[in-house]
Amino acid sequence: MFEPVSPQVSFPALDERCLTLWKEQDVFAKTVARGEGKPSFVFYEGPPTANGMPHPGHVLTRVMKDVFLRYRSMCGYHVPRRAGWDTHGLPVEVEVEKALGINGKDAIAEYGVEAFSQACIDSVFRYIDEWRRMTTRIGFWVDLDDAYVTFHRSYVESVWWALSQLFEQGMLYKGYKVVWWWPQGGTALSAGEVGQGYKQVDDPSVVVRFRVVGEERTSLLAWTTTPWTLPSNIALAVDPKLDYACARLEDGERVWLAAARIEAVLGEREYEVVATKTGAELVGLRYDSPFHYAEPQGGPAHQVIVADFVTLDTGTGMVHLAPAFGEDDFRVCKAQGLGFLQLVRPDGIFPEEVTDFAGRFVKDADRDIVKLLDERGLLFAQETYRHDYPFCWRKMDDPLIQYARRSWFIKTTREIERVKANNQAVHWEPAHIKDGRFGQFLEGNVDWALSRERFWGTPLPIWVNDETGTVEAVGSVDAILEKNADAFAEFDAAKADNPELSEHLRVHKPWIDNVTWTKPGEPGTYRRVPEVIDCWFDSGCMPFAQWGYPHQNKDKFEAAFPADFITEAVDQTRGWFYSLMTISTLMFPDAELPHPFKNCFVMGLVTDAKGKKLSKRDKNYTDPLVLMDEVGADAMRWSLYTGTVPGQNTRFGKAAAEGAAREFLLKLWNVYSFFVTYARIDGFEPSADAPDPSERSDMDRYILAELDHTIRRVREELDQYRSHLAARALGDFVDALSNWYVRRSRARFWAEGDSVDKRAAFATLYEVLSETSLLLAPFVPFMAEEMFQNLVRAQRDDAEVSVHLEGFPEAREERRDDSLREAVEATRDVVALGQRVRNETRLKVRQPLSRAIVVTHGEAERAAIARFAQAIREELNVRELEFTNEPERYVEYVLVPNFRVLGPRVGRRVPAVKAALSAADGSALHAEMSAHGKVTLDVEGETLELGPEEVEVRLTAKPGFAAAAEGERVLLLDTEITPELKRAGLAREVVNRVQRARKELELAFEARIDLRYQTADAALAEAIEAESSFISEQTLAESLVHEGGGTHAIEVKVDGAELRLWITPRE
RNA sequence: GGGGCACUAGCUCAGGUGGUUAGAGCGCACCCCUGAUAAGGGUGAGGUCGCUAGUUCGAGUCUAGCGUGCCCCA
Repeated sequence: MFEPVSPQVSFPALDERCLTLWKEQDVFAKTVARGEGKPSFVFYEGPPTANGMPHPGHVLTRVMKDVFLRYRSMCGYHVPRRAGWDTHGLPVEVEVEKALGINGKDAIAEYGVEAFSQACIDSVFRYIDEWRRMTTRIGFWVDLDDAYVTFHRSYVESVWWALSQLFEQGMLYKGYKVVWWWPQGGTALSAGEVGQGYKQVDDPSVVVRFRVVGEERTSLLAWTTTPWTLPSNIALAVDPKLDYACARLEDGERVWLAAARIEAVLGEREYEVVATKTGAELVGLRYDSPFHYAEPQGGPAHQVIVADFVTLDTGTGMVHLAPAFGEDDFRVCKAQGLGFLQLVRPDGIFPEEVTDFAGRFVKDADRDIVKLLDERGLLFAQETYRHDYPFCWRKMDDPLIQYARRSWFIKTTREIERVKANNQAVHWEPAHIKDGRFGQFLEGNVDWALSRERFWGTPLPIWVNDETGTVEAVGSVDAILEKNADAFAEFDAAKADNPELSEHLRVHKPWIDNVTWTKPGEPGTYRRVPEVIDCWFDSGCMPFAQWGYPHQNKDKFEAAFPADFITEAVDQTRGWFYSLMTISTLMFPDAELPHPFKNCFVMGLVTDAKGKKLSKRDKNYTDPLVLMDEVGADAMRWSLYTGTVPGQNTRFGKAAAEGAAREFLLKLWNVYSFFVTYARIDGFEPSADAPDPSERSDMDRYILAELDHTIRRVREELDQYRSHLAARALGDFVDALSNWYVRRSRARFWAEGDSVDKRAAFATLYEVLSETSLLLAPFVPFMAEEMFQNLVRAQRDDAEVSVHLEGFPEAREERRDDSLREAVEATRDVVALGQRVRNETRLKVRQPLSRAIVVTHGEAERAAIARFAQAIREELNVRELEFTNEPERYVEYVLVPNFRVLGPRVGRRVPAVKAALSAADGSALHAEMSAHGKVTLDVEGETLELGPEEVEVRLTAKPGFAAAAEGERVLLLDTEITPELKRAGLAREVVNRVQRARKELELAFEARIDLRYQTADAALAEAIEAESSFISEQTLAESLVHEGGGTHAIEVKVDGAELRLWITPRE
């Protein structure tokens, strides 16, 4: 016997029951253990950072991971799922700085790096409880107790190994990277921080003469808003395709500039163009630098070169380049092998060499630099330029400057072709990521700037001899100990002093900075470089670093490489997806492509209901935990599955989750509740022998075929990582189940006594519901579990403890029946046509009609519809359903071209054929086609024969009939209402009134009544008289008497006639 | 400034390889059902498929340009 199921359901309470069951029975661990020894489905968890509260976007990534993992697990794969936490990096430091109320590198040093690192460890798990709760609550099964953590010693040592390998391969080098630099704070700022600090300022805008070497009184004009960078000028850039003009001014001076900028730059001055050249022709032209404080290093300088960023919007079409102070400048100069000069100290002060301005802050010296240029006759023009310029967000008076810093790089450009080949082998969903966003990113690849001048990160494992300059990289703590057994003496002492000191700090600042060694016969001491590394490198190492490979767990790494599946949001394209693939390509050149992931499902971002980005500050979202307590986890999951198209943003809000519950979960719950209610009344036992499929009705076989079809679709879509299409298939199925199968079959469930048909109905619905619980399990694991527990586990001894331990349903050939499914579809179409006719002719369904006539095109379709004649009669309330033998009486035929077939054959004559067909007598053509299997048509003076495949037949009802047509189908209603039909209609009106009254009186549906009535209307009285047994039966009236009296009197109108009714419930 | 994605009904979204009547849900209007009932169902209205060219017998679908929005990078 099933547990009773109320139609009212509390999803949050249901969730609780399931969570308790899973915990008590340790179901997740069992699902993993169950797969031991079977082929594995490898998943890599992209590590989130738990130093902020989880929001709906995080929920999306978790449920998307979950659905595919649960699916594969049920399909029999071994699916271990290891959680991971990303714990390094600037965002962590910033949070800690905020918490400690300090800012800047100096402040951290003052606070103490040791304590700061400890504070970072504490901070990264600040919200881990909320993350755990959200993860558990939403039903994401992942092993949180065995999570990998990027700051752990074993993880760091793996990252070191990777870096030391790259070092050995010559892939690591030291170069310059231009960053947004805060001179007063002595630190670089991240893009996000820079974005927070823009404000509008007025800067000097000057046009400077660069005198051409070897040509008297000739100069190149260039524009700049940062005069302080001029002493470090290296080159002038032109666009090779632009035209440049040499203008001779009144005083005889000649200046070069872009032809298109002459008006704007020369303004009122008199001039004469004496020469023109393209930018390409100017390349190589040498000029005298405006300042000579120092010689550029590492290459030639002071000449014209080409660049791709020259614009004509502002300036002169010639761009002053100072590679030390501009990212574009640096890139272009480096690519063309020019020299480098950086005449500004990191604190923003001019150094000694710049004799005129030494000791002054660069921005403050701008005015005097301009003055000096003027004195030397090099200033061509000056004005003030208002624009947005970034300042330090922590100290808005301090301007940032672009500044080239020494930085360590990975020479990714050397191996980028291999990365591209790897990318080509990956299955991306959606596919456009491969050659779109990700592919484009690889095309523009630049060397990976690896180092960060910060504190909390994986220390760069590079030691430099302080005398000889020899560089070594190490790949583990053991490798260090081999060089110096006492290397960690300081840390060991500290740990002896304070046993609480985390072992993981051994490989972090400040301890690692004091690790040194010497080499016999070599002077000097090896000391570590001060930098830590980009935390994206950490996360990209996770395929091996999560195992501490290669220092340990070699087998585990090899068993779980590469991943079959990863999924994150689109913002990870340049983040995790790139770091994973690049590092893997570099580290494992011999691995079979693709690696380290074969399938990548890229999600869009979650926005609020209006499409706005989720923002902590604007609070435009509900805390997921709060929302789940209101609508339940499954509603949230389902709305995300149906609403998320790969790569597209998802609008999410409470309304979306409520809609999911209403349209899908409750619909299914109603079916489930309906089934259990009647199964209990009838004492249905699932163990009872189910009637053989051949003994079941078409309706039963139909829903089983529909189930089979759905299983196929769901498997196909999930195999291709298209969860939204799989969810849609399930939605369609539940709709067919509730809306057609159950609705049409209700009477079979409450039929009296025992019959094969009733047993077939119960057996079928039972089968469908229990299998549906398996089918739904990956998507809505809670509701699926609830149904499974009651329908299956409690009924069968051999059932698994949880639905999630069962196998995923398989399609079964013997259930498949596409023609039956098509028949039902045709039937439902016919019903819809009938309802349309009733609506249009205002013939309410309550009024029985004698017959409906269906005109179809084709025997097969006719047979299909005939199969469900009973259902059609009931749905349309007609006595007979007929198929006419003389369709010509009711319909006209219209032949239209079948373009798909005809197009290729007749080409440009298609419109003429179409016109000829519509001009001709369609019915005559149809007759001709029926008789001869072809029609002959006169098209533009030529005779053309059309075969049956080349035309489509459409039917329309002839005027004067109550009919509706759709494509090849017409349905007519016989609208003649005979007296007998009229009486039957009235009787149904009376039944309707009594039923409404029964409902108002809140009578139980099986309650018997006595019914009395009075009416002055003879027709109505006659109808009630004639149909009294029908009325009594329908309303459960024991008696029906034409006289007044009784407990409950009501007055109603039937067809305009007054009717008084008395309803007396029997005890 | 560069790259990517999107633009289809009032709203949220579907619409392999081009085929002439563009679909669904919600909302709305009208109606049905009353033994799934504080549930269920039907019908209907509503669309120049962002704009403009082009390719084609035929374009929501392919090409180019433009516009708007979002994301990533400068």
